[in-house]
Amino acid sequence: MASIKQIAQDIGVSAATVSNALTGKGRVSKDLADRIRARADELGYRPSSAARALKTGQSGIIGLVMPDLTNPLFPRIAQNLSIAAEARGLGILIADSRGSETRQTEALQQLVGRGVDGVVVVPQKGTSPEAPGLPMVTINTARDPRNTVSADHIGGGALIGAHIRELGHGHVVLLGGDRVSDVQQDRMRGMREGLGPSVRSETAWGDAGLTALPGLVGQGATAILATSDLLALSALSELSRAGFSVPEDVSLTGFDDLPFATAMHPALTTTAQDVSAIAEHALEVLTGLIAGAERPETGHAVPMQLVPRASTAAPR
Amino acid sequence: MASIKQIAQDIGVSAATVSNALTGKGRVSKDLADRIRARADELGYRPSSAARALKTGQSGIIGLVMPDLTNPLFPRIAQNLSIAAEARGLGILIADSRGSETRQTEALQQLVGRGVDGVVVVPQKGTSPEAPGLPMVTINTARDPRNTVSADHIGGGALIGAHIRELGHGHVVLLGGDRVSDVQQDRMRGMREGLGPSVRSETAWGDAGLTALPGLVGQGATAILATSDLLALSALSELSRAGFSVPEDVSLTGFDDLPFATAMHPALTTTAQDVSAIAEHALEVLTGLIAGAERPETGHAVPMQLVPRASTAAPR
DNA sequence: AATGGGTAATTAATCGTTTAATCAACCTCG
DNA sequence: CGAGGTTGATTAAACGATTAATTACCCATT
Repeated sequence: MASIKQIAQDIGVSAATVSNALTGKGRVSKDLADRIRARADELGYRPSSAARALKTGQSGIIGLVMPDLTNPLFPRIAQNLSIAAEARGLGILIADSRGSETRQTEALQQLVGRGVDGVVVVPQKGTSPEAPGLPMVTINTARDPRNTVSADHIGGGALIGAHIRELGHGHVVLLGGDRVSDVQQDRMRGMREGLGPSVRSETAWGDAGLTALPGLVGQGATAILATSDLLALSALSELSRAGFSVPEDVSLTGFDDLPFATAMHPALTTTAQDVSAIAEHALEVLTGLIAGAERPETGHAVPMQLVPRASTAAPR
Repeated sequence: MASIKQIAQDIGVSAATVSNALTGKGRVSKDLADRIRARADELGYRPSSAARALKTGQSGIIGLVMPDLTNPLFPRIAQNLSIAAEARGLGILIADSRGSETRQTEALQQLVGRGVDGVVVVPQKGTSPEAPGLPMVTINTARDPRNTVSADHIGGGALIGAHIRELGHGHVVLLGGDRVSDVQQDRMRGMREGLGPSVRSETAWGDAGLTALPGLVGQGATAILATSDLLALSALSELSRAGFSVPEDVSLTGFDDLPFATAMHPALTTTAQDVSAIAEHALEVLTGLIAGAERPETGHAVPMQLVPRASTAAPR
């Protein structure tokens, strides 16, 4: 309600002076500036973001496009991004690309229309969206050439793989949910690296893979390495249904350390992303781009951390 | 980049005419309007939301304040709200109140400062925030006098309770996570209603309640009714650690039907919220308030739905 | 031919803020 | 004492859209 003009009238100065006093930019005497600030507080003055955006061409708002808002990682990304954004005086506008690639570009367009200064995109599996003329950072995985920052999924996989190898396992199953996902591909690749050449590994995908699990364990596999915690939970269910117990008969690992990982029995060995560092870096690069900096030509990988819990043990 | 003025020059008319043609408000000849629209398309014209917001006083953006963005329900609320908002040409700006009540008011202030037209608030447990002069709807539960719309947690509890009673259970444990939560209180109340006077029920809270579970089952309880799915998963772990199997020895229910409910073994009997209907109603009321309508004096409860799965059975 | 009604367009003001350019004092120094 | 420098404030234009008021024109009616 209260505008700069209002304050100017009350104090008896020009609007420009009020603006200068409040933003600290021009030259205003200390005394007058104090009086202006005091009056502004009294009136509960808030600068109109619309007017400021119009004049400066910067909205102070960045867009967040997620492949699917119900993605279990979304809350943590959103929260950490929101914290990082707030520290920079930015707001976050969300847009859901709801699984479809066309919706993804629509969402991007929509954000542009709302005048965001830049966007953070977590791309749809296997796509790399563009927003011509708009500063944009991508959170995906090393495999994506456009990737700006992400968890080191390969390194995380390697941690899991090494952990399993060190426990003495010699025959394991890599369980993935979706072949199209770059992230899952990288996780698998990392796991193979970590397991090394001495460990025999085979790959299983999706529901079919899930139901094949008991058979594979019967054939001698002693560990199941899933590319996500949810998949690991499903695997656990499948295994216990078939009469195998974890970790006695077979070890099990997940990925991402979702909230339910500790609520499971046994608690799930998994790897955790430093989402806060990812968000921080993403916003750092984005604000740089907005300020006119060059795009770093190579993506940044934030190390993952192994979280050993009760679901892994030496094979018997 | 392209402005109304640009288009006006290109075609050789005044800016006002372009505005009229594009918004369809004033009087413009069909022919000219077509030419203007064509040129606008060519230039990829997008109205400046800042300018429009400044002039009209409406930003077309609503704020969403959540108690904790990592709340497992957040993704679904965010997604459905985002869909409902988009259908109305609105955008959603998120703010996290990160567990603290002061952060909650700060978040609200911040949104106001960004010029949102209204806010949707999911309040911190046990608080009811205010935003003077700003249209606001609250998603909480019937117990909250300020509640605008929410799932019918009491009714949902009653469904669970009745389901358990009909299976023939006579002694059950109600397991809650946090006494302060209005939502959990209402769920418990509903469960008691559904169980009726003939079923003996006792109440357990938090971690202490969780560890007490095996003992209570030993004393004859044949069902555990948790106020959330995550709690139910923890309960399942606790029970299987103690050698009880679900649902043979004891039945188990959750609340909310989170993604992992079907991945558990046994799959969890729970109740589902119609988040889409809640989001729709919230936005309906909010746009009404923004347009100057009266606040409905009573909150709206959206029915919950029982999702019977394998974790409940008749006691033996 | 004058009046009036309808249509199509223009003018001009406005929203609230920022910012470059300008101006008025006052001070200092040779 | 006048030139130049510093300080503290004002003026005025601009950002891009909306909108009420106005003008210009054409056509039909009396």
